Amino acid sequence: MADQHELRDKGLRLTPQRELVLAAVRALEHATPEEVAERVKSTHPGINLSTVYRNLETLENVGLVQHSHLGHGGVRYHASTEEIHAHLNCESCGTIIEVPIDATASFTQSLLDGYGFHTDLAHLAIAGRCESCFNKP
Amino acid sequence: MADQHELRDKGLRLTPQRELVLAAVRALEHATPEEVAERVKSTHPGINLSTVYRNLETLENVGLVQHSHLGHGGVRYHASTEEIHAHLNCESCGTIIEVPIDATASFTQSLLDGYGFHTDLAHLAIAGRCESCFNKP
DNA sequence: AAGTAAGTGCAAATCTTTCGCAATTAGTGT
DNA sequence: ACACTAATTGCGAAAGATTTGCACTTACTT
Ligand SMILES: [Mn+2]
Ligand SMILES: [Mn+2]
Ligand SMILES: [Zn+2]
Ligand SMILES: [Zn+2]
Repeated sequence: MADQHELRDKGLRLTPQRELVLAAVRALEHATPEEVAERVKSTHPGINLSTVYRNLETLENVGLVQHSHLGHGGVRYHASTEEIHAHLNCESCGTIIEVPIDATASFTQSLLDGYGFHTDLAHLAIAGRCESCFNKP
Repeated sequence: MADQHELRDKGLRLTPQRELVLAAVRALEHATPEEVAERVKSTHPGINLSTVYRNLETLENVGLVQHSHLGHGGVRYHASTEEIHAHLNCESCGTIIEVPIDATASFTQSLLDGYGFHTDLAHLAIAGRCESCFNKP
């Protein structure tokens, strides 16, 4: 069972496209499918955008990558190996601040206590204003 | 200055379409543009979807409605008169739990203290699992 | 080495939101 | 009541993002 490659271990075929998509997600952090495709093309120019989409979905199904929504809804992918973190997204300048999940623990605990809700703060960003944007017109 | 109608008070022309869009947002709560259009059509079948989009934007510009992102990023509109609240969105069953903003105050304060970030919890939903979905396969 | 199902490329289809433009209409002033 | 002007609307087309059908290719199995 324990194969020799992480993709095969998950029951997936090992294709150059798939490996490159996974590598790109890992290298880029918070990348859109478009950005992943762009990156893969530097090594494998022929890759098709739909292949990127399909592989992102496949990799997410086996738990190697995850998506989240920053800004106003666009999808972005990151590797599952990254530390879990929440995203603070400034609505003025677009800056993303990463917040370790520990810093959110008491909040998520209060949602559990108050509403029985098991929070996944990684999936959607938290909107607002960064310090410098807040101190402007 | 103080006109006789809330739309005119905001400097907007009073059209049947605009009134109906505002009424639909108020009636529906968390409605997509598509759902707003659907509702308006029951009274005003001829309304065009682009008119709905344009009016939602206009109404948002003058502060009568606001949008937020529930689920996986889709836009939804609600009336500004509703109490400000955060949304907990169950990723399994789609349920939306509304949380009064007071219940989130200590969390947003901690983001301000720790990151200088002025949080707007109403804009994006918080993802997770509701109690009953959590207690399932 | 051959067979099979998974994966890929390509083009077309969807879906959602935006845009240009000519026709209509609300608000203003006679 | 009538005319004027700019805002608003309807419509069709465009744009951007993601999905799909299908024939061809390729990774893995035997
Ligand atoms: Mn938004
Ligand atoms: Mn999502
Ligand atoms: Zn900012
Ligand atoms: Zn649920």
